[in-house]
Amino acid sequence: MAASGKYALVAVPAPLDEPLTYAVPEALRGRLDVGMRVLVPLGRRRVTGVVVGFERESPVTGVKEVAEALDDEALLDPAFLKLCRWAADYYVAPLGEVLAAALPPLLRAESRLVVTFAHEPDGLQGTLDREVLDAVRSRGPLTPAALSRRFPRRGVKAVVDRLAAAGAVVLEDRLRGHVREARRRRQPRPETTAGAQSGRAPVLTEEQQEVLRSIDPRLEQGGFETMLLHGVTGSGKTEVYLRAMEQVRRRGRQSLILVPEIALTPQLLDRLEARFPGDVAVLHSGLTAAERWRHWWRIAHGAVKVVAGARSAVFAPVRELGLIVVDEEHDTSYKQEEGVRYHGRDLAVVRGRIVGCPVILGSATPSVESYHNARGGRYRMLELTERVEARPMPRVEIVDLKTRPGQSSADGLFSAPLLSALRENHERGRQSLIFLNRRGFASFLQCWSCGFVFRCPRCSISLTYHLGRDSTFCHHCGFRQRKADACPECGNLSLSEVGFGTERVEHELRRLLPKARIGRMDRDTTSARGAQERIFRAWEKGDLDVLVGTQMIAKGHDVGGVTLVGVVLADSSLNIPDFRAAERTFQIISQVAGRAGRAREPGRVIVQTLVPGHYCFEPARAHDYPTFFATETGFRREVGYPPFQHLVHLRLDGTHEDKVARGARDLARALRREKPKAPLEILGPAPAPIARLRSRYRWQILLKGRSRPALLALARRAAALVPRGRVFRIHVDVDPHNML
DNA sequence: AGCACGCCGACT
DNA sequence: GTCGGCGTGCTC
Repeated sequence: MAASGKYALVAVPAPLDEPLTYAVPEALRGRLDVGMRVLVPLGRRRVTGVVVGFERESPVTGVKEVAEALDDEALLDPAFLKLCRWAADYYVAPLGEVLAAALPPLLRAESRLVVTFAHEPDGLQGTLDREVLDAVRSRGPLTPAALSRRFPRRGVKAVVDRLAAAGAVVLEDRLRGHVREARRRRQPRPETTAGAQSGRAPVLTEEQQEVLRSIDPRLEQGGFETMLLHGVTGSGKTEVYLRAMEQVRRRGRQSLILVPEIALTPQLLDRLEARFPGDVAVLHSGLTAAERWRHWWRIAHGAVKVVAGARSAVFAPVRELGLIVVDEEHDTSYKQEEGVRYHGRDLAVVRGRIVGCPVILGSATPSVESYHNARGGRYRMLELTERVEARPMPRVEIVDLKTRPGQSSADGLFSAPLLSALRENHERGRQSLIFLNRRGFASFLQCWSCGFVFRCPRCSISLTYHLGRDSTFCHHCGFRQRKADACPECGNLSLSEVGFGTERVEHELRRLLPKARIGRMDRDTTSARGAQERIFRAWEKGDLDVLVGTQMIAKGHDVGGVTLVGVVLADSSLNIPDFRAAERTFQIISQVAGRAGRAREPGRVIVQTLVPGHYCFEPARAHDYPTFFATETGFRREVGYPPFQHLVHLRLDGTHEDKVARGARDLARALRREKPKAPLEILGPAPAPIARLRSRYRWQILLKGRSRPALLALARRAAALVPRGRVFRIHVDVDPHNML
């Protein structure tokens, strides 16, 4: 199988536009293949690269040699590399960076410089030389950075140079990381129990059966096709996925199911394991490096039939893909917001096309883009309009906070209808969910006297007050500051707590419903390992009457079956300066409302807002996605936003505000001089809505147009125009989802 | 990304 | 006078 050539093209994990050329040493001639990992020298280090091709002649002089082959046969198949190449091209990122994002860290060997003891020198000047040498001898190889930490401000670098010159130590680069493939052991295939013994499968509704019948030929024959499964909350979409995956397994093929990070709960994994005993692998960020590595190999060796994971699992090394499922395809967590800014759902569709397998996108509230594609015939539309077991849809009420101050709670958090519904539900011994998509106690602290607001020293953001920790926090960079007793500007002692979050809601509920057992589920209460699970178990056992939370309660564990859901303030997501704000609000309301209803009881949902007339509310109330879609696309078409036109967001950031601003202006001017092959708009430059983040100033330019090729060409031009490593950097975000 | 080389403020 | 701070540039 091994192809060969005198020179190998190797993609390395560095932001280089092209793979680098390495000479293939005699010993490896004929043993390398495209898709194999190799250890190659890069600068003073050695790194893991992936062979992406071969050359007869070297295009450059002075190439180095491949140091080692890390695999016996190609680890990455051609389809996998094709997906990575596509992503590199589309997202304007170097191939090596995409590979770095696609491979688990332990498959990436890297070397570091270390200082190693060599031999005792004849004579040593100075006590510091002695101390450093002793440290290296007794504690083994140390990195220069570690030595500097041990001997702060004492010129360790010069000492090491002196010791090296005397031959007492050597500086060498030392490998770390689990680099070698354990020999390709055919793991014994786990006993797969036949259907009867697998987890109990529920009886399908008529609609579910119909959907499954309609996709049956596609699953049997294979071949690429994207299907959008639009099913109302509680309509049993997951059961459809599971049946489809079972069918794919019967054909001897593997399935990949992507879910939002937040939904990768033990609950979900248990359900998969029950249906595919011994045949499930999981990839997610919560795994230790070793666990992730183990799962990766099981997948690569075809030892599992089902792979579940969050966004990055779209790169799972599945060999015989028969189906890709993207659950909650509209979820924002599919968009990677750092490094290569890829979209997991979009790459899933691309992967389906490359390997020739069907892709099912599922959601109760599809993204505008996907629904548009389904309407336009590019995806096949599949619909589930009724809940399982003939459960009724929840009754949703929109409450105007402006005109209902009446007998609401004194603080104004709860309107009279929500408050009385909460009390009544509690008296009936029923559980309630209270949703607010904002953490903390108060949005910010402000001086009563001079108006001073506590802000993050590193970001242009006010600090959120957390009562439980008696501190204010920056929700963007994590900065923490103990709550001040007085205004630092005028010394005034009274600070007002402006705005509110889940912590405050919990606090008020304890006052308003003193007998109720109240829990809270947000990032603050679930940061400890297992904490989220504990809260969920307490809720499930009925040890909690009211659960307050952020989107975790809407998207994470299935905290369903409640008879009352309250949305404290829908406006919090509506007022974000982003063209998707209405879409996100509609989605989150629908989703949290979907938690309501048990058995024959419809469940009641109360949504509080200051702008009840906003077009997202009536469709949310009526469970009418098509109407929301029609209104939303009307606006999008008018202003030329996706899905009608495409966007590329260019952000420049740097530590000097003036230089970033000038760089952005220069770039915009240069881009306007370009002659694109199709009409494009160049908007900006302008300071980013969050003008400073982690002490870096941010400016942005937005590219807009109908032609993707022209848009991408201009984006590539922009990336090339801003030299790397200057006083500012450029980040290219194709199909941006967050332009703050 | 890491790492090295090279030119300016606080210390021995 | 050094030390090491990080701004700048390169990696086959």
